[in-house]
Amino acid sequence: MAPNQSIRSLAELPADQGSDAGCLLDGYTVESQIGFLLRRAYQRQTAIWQGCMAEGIGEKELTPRQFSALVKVVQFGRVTQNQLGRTVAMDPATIQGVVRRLVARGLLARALDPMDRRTAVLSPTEAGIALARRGVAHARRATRQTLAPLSADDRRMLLALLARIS
Amino acid sequence: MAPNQSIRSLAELPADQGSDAGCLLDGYTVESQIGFLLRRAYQRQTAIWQGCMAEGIGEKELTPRQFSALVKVVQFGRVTQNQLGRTVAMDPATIQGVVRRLVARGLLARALDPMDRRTAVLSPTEAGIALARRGVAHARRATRQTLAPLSADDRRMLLALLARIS
DNA sequence: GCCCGATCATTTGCGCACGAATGATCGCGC
DNA sequence: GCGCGATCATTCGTGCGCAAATGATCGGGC
Repeated sequence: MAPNQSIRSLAELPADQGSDAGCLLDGYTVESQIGFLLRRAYQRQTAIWQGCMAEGIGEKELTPRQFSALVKVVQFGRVTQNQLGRTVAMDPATIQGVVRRLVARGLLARALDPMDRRTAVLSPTEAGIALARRGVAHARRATRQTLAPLSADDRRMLLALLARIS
Repeated sequence: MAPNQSIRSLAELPADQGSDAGCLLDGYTVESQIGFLLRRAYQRQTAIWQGCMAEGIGEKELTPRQFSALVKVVQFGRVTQNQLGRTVAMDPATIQGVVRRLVARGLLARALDPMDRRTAVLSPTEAGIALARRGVAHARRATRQTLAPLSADDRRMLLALLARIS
């Protein structure tokens, strides 16, 4: 049920036991690299997110990225696709797919801008607004659950540090 | 040249300017969520990594995941594919693709285990060991560059916090 | 000896992520 | 008015990431 269980539950293994293990490669250890830790933390966050959303909203298939995009469009009211992509940190190719799926599900609407015929102007539908509203509570729950192992001070610290290396 | 430039250089935009902006959705702001920050930090790390590797090693196409897997195989000496996947936090479907690409490039070798005919035993080739050895220095450089905005204390703190939510 | 649940690896299907290339459009400068 | 560089969106190719289903094999219990 919990996504990704198979990985995390088995991930605590005996450390390297190869003949010379960590000594090789100048003691470089994958597990203590910032990239590895970021990937792991991101994986766990995504798994928790999916769990909270699936359980909270009927929409089991609303991914974190789709939700980010939807929320942004709701808050903007009207945005072009690339603008939206920049605010949620997705390149044009990526945001295109996310928007396409949201439009297909009737959560976003696309319109043509007579002033600039290159752009596609996005706006939320009623269903999109409603879903975003319902989703926020569950999103907050996912955040709480992700940060549960940390004290309030540690949470603030972590967010601040992440913001500085973003 | 720097990967991902288009996103990051444009990402600092005026905040929400929709009619009621942040007030909508109970003041939920995508940018301050842990998931968003993790994704951003991970993006930046990956971009830096690619830059360092491309410049350091001829192998421009050696991704962070491929490198993690390669290093682990070198350190283990011999591992089965799923074992490897668990230590680098990739599920069987994912590690399969990573290994396939590493084998195709002659960095890993696969052997059949006569004791357990289900498994594929992986071991590094000479080229794989050499590449891992050369790569470590550049990987360290990528780590330094990623953490450059932080003091030594902050770096330790960040790594510790990430480890606790992984 | 045989069965049954566990493990190994693969495949399929979907969703990001991004570089690179394309074609339409915009707007500035002349 | 025209031209040319910038911007908008799309497409293609490749590489993760994971759920789910599949088929081979293993091992313990009987």
